[in-house]
Amino acid sequence: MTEKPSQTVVRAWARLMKAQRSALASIEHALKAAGLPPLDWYDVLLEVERAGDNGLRPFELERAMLLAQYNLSRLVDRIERAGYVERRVCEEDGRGQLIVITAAGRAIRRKMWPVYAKAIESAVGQHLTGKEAEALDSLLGKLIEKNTPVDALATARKL
Amino acid sequence: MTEKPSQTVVRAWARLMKAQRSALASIEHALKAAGLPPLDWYDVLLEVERAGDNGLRPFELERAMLLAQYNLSRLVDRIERAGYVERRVCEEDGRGQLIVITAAGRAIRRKMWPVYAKAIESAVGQHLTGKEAEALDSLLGKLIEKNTPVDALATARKL
DNA sequence: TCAAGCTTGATGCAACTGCATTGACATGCG
DNA sequence: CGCATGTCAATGCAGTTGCATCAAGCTTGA
Repeated sequence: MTEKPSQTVVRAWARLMKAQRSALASIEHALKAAGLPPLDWYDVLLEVERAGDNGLRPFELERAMLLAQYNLSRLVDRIERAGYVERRVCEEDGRGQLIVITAAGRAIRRKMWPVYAKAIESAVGQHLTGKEAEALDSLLGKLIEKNTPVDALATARKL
Repeated sequence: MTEKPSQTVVRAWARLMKAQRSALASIEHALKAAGLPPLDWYDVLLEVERAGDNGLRPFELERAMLLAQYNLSRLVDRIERAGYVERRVCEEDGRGQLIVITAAGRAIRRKMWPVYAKAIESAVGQHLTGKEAEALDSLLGKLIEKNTPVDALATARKL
């Protein structure tokens, strides 16, 4: 089942690491330079905003973002302390909670977007034609599909 | 120059993050499960081994790996403490040093490779045909090319 | 109904990262 | 030469992550 990867696959892997690393660094850099919160905050805010007034359970967010449980817990702590989300008790499940975005949260997310978008364009868009972007998107999609994303994290708990 | 990214570019960006994250997690997981050092150690050892007996200057490694200076410095500390590399004084430049791999370093790198290779294959190779892998490799290459990789890190020092 | 086991989320602690700064040397220019 | 400036590498400190564990609530099943 799992044989040795070809040279090409190894190179693609290495480049996946590098491309992501440099793109991420440049985007974090752009956000910081603009005095805005880090990228993760954006993703949380976006998901939570999309979820509407009902909010979102942390474990849902955890899966959506491929983040370890303890990391998400503390990430939400920080965002909450900044006043961008609220934690509410969850009626249906006493263990759980609902994360809801605040007005300030919506505002900061909207403020982050232009900076973020510009950084994406210059880190990714600028280097690719439309067709190339589509091809890249589709190829990366294949990697994600079955790539037991949460598994590496989740299985760790089960062991 | 930097307009708004298209929807496709944004999706590709998001997937780049996700694909890398999940692939990295699964590989780190595999290494840990095998009782081996983390992935970064492998990359350092490989670069240093390739450099031969002359060793490699930290700043060269820094660029090769797209790592921040202080991070590399401490990564090397750890690897050195484990006995896998040595730091030697650099004759040509009194500020600098040369990092040289040890026998133990070579050994552990060789031991890591099969685990690493298998993990790469199952995280990347398995999901792609040969042609797809080539296409992905080439597209990612375009992102890396001009993507001022060190810049986001380096400019920070200059400001 | 109640114990056993699972899921959700938080937290203490150790390791790692980011930032700012420093120390030591190199280089270039008057 | 002698000073200003630049480069190489380390480090103190605060913030973040990973790991292990825990407490609380849900679910199942005898």
